[in-house]
Amino acid sequence: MDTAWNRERFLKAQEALRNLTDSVRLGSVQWVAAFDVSFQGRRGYGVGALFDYETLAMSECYSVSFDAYVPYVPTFLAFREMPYILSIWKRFTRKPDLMLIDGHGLSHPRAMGIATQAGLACRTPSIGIAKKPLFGLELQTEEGTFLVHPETGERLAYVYKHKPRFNPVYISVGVGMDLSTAVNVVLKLFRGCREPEPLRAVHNVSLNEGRIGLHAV
DNA sequence: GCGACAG
DNA sequence: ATCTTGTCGC
Repeated sequence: MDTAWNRERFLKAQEALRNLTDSVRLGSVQWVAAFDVSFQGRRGYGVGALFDYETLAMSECYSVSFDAYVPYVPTFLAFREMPYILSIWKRFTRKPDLMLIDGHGLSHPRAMGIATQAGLACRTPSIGIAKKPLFGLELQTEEGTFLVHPETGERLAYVYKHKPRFNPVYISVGVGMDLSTAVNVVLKLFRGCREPEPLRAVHNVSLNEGRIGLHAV
């Protein structure tokens, strides 16, 4: 089975994808998709929704549920959660201009976090929003705090607190733009909470799907 | 060898 | 991510 866990194969897959990151470029943004997956044991509940970038009005929302094919292994999150995202992607009647993913993009040991892999798979610009660091050194500068590459010093993620008392989120490029663009785009999606509103919305739905068994239509 | 390690 | 009770604070 090609979905089975195999470290060597997954490593090679991630390395091969590095050659495709120029195939996607961000244009004007009207429709933003956000995705999240929650689990109860092996059972995964994936939710994805489409939002108007300016008003944040939700225009479509879908959920899927099936058993995960592989366990969670750090730096290989995409192989566990992407099947849910792709399954939802097919159901959108309009394709998003931008995808928001719960997790890292380029701030990953092989620059291939789930936001990057999902953006490439859907050939759509993407941004990763993570709640914990994964890779890189935290560095404070005049322009803010970043996760930087340990060897090259390249800025991999912006460490952002929407309010001073909040724990930060780590904003990284998935694919199709530079970091400053990703940050500018994402900062307009916050509405007073730790996370941007589209991700907060789908996260809440996926928790409900798993715990109460509601059904999105 | 040991610890760290998105969701 | 999920398991899991009470508890401190606005």
